[in-house]
Amino acid sequence: MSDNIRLRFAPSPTGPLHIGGLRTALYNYLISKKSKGKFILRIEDTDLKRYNKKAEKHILDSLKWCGISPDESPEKPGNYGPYRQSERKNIYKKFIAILIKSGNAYFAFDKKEKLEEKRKKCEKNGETFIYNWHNRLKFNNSLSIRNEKTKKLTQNNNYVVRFKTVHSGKSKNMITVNDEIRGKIQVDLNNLDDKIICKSDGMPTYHLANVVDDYLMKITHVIRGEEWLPSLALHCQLYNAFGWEKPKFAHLPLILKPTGTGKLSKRDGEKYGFPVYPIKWKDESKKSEIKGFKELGYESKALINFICFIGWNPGNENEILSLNELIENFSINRIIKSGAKYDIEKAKWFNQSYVRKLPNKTFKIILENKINISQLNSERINKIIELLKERLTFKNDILIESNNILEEPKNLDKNFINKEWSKDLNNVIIELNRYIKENHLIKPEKIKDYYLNQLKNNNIKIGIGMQALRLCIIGKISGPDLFIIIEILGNSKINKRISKTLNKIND
RNA sequence: GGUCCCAUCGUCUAGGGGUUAGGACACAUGGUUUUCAUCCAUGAAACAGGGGUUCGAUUCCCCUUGGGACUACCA
Repeated sequence: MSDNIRLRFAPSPTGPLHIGGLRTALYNYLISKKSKGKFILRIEDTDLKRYNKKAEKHILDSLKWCGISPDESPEKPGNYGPYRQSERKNIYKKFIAILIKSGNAYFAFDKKEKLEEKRKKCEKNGETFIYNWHNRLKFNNSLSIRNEKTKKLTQNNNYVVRFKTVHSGKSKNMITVNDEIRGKIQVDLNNLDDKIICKSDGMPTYHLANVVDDYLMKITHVIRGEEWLPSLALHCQLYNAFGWEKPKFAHLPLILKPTGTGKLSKRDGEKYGFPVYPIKWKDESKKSEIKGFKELGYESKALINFICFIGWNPGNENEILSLNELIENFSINRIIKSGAKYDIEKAKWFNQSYVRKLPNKTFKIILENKINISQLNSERINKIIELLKERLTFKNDILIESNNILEEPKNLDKNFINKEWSKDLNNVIIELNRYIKENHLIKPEKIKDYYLNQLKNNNIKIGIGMQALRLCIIGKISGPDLFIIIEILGNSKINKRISKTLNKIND
């Protein structure tokens, strides 16, 4: 039976995939994999005007980077294709005709502009504009106009098809729809619009295409964003009109702005400087490229772990879970109902945990690509990596950290020099430099012993002495273990650096 | 305006008729380290308000308030 479990992610390629969409995809993926079912990617490109070719690629590439691979998709068709709605136009036509024939839908001829005017007028008067049973006969449509005239009008191909909501004649017509996360929801059918299901360009709207495809593709669970909850009743009515069994529905809580109120928008990322896309996005209309999690150095595994926990948790105190562990632990009934604010700090924390688990080889490749480390043998490279690994939030930070060590200091901490530098201190360092030069094969441990001893003899605080020496070698008074740095750089380099720094200070 | 959804520390959340309301991030303090980071320990920090139901409510119900979504020939 579990073979029959089928879930889909059905994005609209009008813009880049953001983390909200990614989370929807992830949850669908997780449930399908947990029940050993199938995960389908369907491209909902029924809006010809807003279609963006780059967006579809962005969605595909993002999912790929995150390791969420569909079992069926436009690229990998299964038995239920095509998987792009623009290629399914004729299928929808057939089902729209069925609804018209059964009296569940009708042709409507009023121009969009005219209806908009009416809507505005109603709003002005504080009224609610609905196009449904209570006023549909007042508009131009195949219910209000005689048959011959209707035929003529439809021949012009200048019509839309509207779904005819049922009207019981009672003042209220309550039905119950079910959401797996929220439970039973009561809706008054009398308030439902006669929604357009077929546009004048012949393309279906989301509502129709979505329902038809979910049925045809044998989708068992519809997991989507909360913004779809208000149209759930309509979708249920469509299933009823066709006489189809409904899938299970779950509407995910929204991801909200980190500060203030409102749902997270694509602009927030630019405004606050945090990523909202998995991978970079460059729109033709905009010159600048927006960096994604990938470009900012996040691990895809960390991203997945992070977004999975916005709105879900396993019920125990484990937080670091691999994709396989998420599959194992995931369940629909532990999804949260309320919206969650997006907190990038937590994402950084997740990333840090994943960066630590990265093998040294990964860092070695980063270093090899960006800086010249040919003069270092692999043992030394490994030492650098081990030294710096636990200090990193992002794996690419190792470049900055290692540059601080490998490159001669450019700027010296002036504040420290002005405050703490003394003649005695100066002399002790000169003395140390000579000692290293004379014993150029000496081990860092011995250098440490010698230096600490000298500090003691000259009544210089160890802390100050260490900071001073560090300043001579890397220009800063804080950083990783100094004597490991000495070991990595080698005594002759240390000699050079100390001399140079002393010259600068004493100039 | 109408319809629907939601409400526990600053943030993500656990819990659920009787709990010292638990954890994580962030924050603060202390310890470790020569320093920073790490690591360890500790601390501060929450049941939106008002009514019910009940012996007892943060938990169940109602109202208020607040937040959100939808209200397109967009999805």
